[in-house]
Amino acid sequence: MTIHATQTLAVGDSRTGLRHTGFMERVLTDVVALENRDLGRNLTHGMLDLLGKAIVTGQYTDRPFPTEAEIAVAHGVSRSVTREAVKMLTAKGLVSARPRQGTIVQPSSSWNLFDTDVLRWLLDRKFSVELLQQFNQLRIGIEPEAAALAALYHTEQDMVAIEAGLARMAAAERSYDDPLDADIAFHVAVLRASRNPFYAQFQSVVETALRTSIRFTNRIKGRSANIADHAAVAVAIAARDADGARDAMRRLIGDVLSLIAEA
Amino acid sequence: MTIHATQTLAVGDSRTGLRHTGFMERVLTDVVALENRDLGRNLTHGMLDLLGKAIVTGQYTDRPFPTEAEIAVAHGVSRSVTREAVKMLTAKGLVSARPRQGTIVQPSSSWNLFDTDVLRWLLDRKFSVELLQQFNQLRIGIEPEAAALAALYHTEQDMVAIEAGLARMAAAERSYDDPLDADIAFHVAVLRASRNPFYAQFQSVVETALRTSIRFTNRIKGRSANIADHAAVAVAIAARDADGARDAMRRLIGDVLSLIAEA
DNA sequence: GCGGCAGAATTATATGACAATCCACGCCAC
DNA sequence: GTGGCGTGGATTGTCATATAATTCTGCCGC
Repeated sequence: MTIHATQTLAVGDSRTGLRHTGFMERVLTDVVALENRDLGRNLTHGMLDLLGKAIVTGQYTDRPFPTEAEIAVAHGVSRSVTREAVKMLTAKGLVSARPRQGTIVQPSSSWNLFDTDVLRWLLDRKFSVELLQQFNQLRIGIEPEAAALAALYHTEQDMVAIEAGLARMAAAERSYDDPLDADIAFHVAVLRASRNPFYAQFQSVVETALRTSIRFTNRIKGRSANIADHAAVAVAIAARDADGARDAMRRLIGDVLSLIAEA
Repeated sequence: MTIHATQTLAVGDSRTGLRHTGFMERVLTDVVALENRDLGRNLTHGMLDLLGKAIVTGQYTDRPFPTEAEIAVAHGVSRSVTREAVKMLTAKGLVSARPRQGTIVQPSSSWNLFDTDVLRWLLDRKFSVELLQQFNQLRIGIEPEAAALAALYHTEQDMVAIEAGLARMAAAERSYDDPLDADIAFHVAVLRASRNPFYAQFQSVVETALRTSIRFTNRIKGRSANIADHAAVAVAIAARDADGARDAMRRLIGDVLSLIAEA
């Protein structure tokens, strides 16, 4: 990895030959390029991550977004890489670009919040209890209804997956499995069992919400009653009792929400 | 517009000078380039639209996705344009690319269904009653809960917007406004009044769902009872009655769903 | 003042070169 | 024959440069 970046730059220098870059400047450029490299599987994804995080953390709210040329020289990458990264940001709704006007950050209302990258940037860098609450307010809309649909439309394999998630939670109780992963497995299984692609789409959202919320709720609540609540959801789904499944799931997430409200 | 495309191509030909392109071939290339131009504000967006539609309609399920070079020559655009379009498709989850392996279409489970472009491609080209049903199953998860949150957290301006939507529906009843636009305005106002960015995100989804569902439900139902139902939602929100708002909205969308079920 | 025109800044597009990656096939040793 | 090794080729990744298109800014003429 380190070899690649320095090689590329070295080749660039030797080919042009006349560039007036000082030693320190080149070293610094190398460092930045290497950092980018670590952030993704290639330079473009590295830039995407870098710029995406910068945008969601509001670094360009009081300052114009840099031009392609500026980004390219600032991070020691070519304009192609820069452009492709910006195009991906455009596809996710974070920015829009027009000639002469430059690239401008869009209001957060037009960001695609259900994009896993955007969600990750938001959570990694701009976490707040308010955001966690909004997350779980969304879950209380989605998951109970998904459970109701799951009760109506689940297949045998779906039911197996749900039971498996439940079993993992029980195992975790006795320290044989990771409680968080088990919890996630259960909720994801229910979403998939709804047999509705739009609900299935929330897998990543729920996973992110759970992984984040654990930072706050893991040691507060006695988790013993929780498995019973989860089991109630599974039982209702198995019995094809849509209303029962909805209510049970609603209770589950309602508990989380009131826990957050206390904080 | 037409001038631009031919000019660009003409310049390309005159510069290389030696290209062995026949007359018909060049004409065809022109035509394709022009078609792309029409599909978006520039060539890249044209390609994005073209490829996106092709993917969601399953044109590459039994056939490998073409390479960058193939796409470029097939549509008479440069590799830059092709690459940027593919990068945008990557950002939306439709494809993934790796050296030597090529670009491969991802399973639809990893597509970002809440991306407005993806949604549009899906609806424009692959419409079905099943999809419409899944859409409204999603709405029955989202909108009642959004109404409940709106009851709790709405501001004065939110309430004004909701009332305005209702007024437009009443006006539409007497043919003074467009019924569909009025309906959309109401539902969007409720979503925004939830004061939760995740619910606000569904504006585009709801708008799309409504605009599409109208093709099926517009002449079937007597719309007279509908305004009363919508008003019930508004009243409950104004009274800060969360449960009432949720139930009223649930009834509203439940009606649509049972209408679809009959078809 | 105002309307249009010229210049400049920025993105959009094209082109060509080379690097990185990784698969497939063939060769060689045993 | 078979297994491992290596190498060639195909494809995306990156860089560099040139030119077109777009549109804002400011100047100039009236």
